[in-house]
Amino acid sequence: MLKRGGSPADSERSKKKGRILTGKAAISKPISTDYDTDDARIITLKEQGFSDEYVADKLVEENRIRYVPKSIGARWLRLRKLFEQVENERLDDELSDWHIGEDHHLHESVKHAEKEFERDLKRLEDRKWAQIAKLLEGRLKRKKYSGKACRERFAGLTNGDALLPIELDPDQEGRERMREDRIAAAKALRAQHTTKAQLTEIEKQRRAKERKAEAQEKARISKTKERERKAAKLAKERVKVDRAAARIAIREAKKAATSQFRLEEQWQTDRQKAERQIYAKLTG
DNA sequence: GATACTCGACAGGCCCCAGC
DNA sequence: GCTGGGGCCTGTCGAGTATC
Repeated sequence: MLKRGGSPADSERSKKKGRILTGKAAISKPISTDYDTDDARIITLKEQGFSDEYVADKLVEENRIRYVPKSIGARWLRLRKLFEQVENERLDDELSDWHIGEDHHLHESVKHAEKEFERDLKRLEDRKWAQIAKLLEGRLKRKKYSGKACRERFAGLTNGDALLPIELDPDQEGRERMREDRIAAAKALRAQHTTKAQLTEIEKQRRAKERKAEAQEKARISKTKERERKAAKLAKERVKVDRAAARIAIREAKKAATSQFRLEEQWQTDRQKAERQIYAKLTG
């Protein structure tokens, strides 16, 4: 798979307005496996994953052919197709032997391709009948039948079970009833589809509401937890502060007690000293 | 939403061939 | 030999689609 984008940022075109008209004017050149150096340069750059624009600029820069980017893309596409064709021819010529396990891959590839083919075919069929309805509209000078109606009518005509044109049917009442039944059935089917679509929409809205409620609940729980975490942290910090204050108070109390004790001790010493002096005076 | 790619349509050039 | 018509190939463009 080729890389997308190439190097648009490196493109001269992306840096300037318009391109410098150097290089050689583009000429009609056949696509061939025996390509020239200009094509060789395109192949090299595209295989490296550069964008068409970058390749176009590069060719001009190298004084080669002055292609517009889209021509580079188209030319690269045609070259690839030619190479693929040549490669397939070579493989067919060689008719190489199949190996163990490859049949399984072949079956898987066939299954995958058939699935895609069926899808494309259905799309193509729808387009075909839409175009038929349009052509019929042109012939009848007014729009009367859808692509689906055209398809069903044609199938009926092919199988031989199509109803007679209404003007030729002898049972006009029966046809009228059939018409009414058909309209009623189509209405009922459309109503059924509408109901189904409405139910799907209701279910979608219900799920969206549910998801929103879940998200809100999650947000609420998350907020509560966050608040709790913050409160716990605050409490922890408060305890820490209180403990520190208590420690300081104890330290201060101890300090005060020690100071008081020393004062008292000093007072006792001074008193004993004074008493001894008085006693000495009295006794001589 | 931007960018790149793919596809179909169209114009122009070239070649072939029949008719003169 | 010249001319006109038809077919094929190429480059370009616009629109749609895929991919990032």
